[in-house]
Amino acid sequence: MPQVFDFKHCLSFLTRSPREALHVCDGDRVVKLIRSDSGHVLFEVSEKNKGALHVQLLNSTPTAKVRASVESYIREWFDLDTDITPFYALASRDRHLKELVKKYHGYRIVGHPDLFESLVWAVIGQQINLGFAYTLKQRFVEQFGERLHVNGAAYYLFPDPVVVAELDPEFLYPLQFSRQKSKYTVGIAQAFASGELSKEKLKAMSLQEAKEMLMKIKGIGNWTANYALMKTFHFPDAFPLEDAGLHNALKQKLKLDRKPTLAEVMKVFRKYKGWEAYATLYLWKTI
DNA sequence: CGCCAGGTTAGAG
DNA sequence: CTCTAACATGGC
Repeated sequence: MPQVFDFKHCLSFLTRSPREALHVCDGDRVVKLIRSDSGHVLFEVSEKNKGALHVQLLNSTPTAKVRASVESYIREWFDLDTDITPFYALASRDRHLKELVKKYHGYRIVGHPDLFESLVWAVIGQQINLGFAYTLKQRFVEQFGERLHVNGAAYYLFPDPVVVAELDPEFLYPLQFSRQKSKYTVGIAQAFASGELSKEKLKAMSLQEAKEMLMKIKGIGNWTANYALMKTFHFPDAFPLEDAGLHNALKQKLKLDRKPTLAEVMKVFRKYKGWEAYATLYLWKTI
């Protein structure tokens, strides 16, 4: 466990929507279903002592192999392998972020280890409010994702791209996906199904290369690509420059009576070169 | 009712 | 290259 980690801040992010379909928060714990080489694994994460996570497997024999895959999932999920102290050094000298990093000390990128999920979630969230985005995701997951019942509760996996690739985009209209989003979602799934796109491929690339590869796909622009690179690969310099939430946070921080221009956004971010993703993450906390 | 939401694309100028 | 309409719908 890294020195600088606060589970409670991450948990509070995980509970931000009552319509979240991909994990269940219950007080101080979160329960999640994942796919592993040894089948579906349902696990619970809580905090034992401050900074020490406690993991319990709920549906499978805790073999060494299963334990290892759950641990590696959690390390990715909470971005535990990134040393964020250089970011804090920059932020503590910046009047705009100084208080934020103090208040949310130990908060990390709560990511999406599943790249397909990351991209589709970003597409769903384009140009609509977050509440409605969660409604769309819930419908999509409940209709097309695998489900596991344990002790009367239902847990879902994010839909498999192989399944989604076979859908006619029209099947998504009843979920209230726009025509554009329906087409993009199926198109992204097809890129995975055909092997054109995969997490392994992007993992080997630089930020710039990965971004270019993603942006060749219809529906993935600069914002979506950076969002996914931040959430799935934890590129600390991924920067969703066009993000409306970020703009609103800066409007408040800079005491503007309008949204900042892109130039003004970039000016604030000049001092966070290499840490744009974390600066964005903390600014999102203000809205 | 009007405007903005964790934007992107195609098409026009 | 830059500018704009269209996209669907919820929340304030």
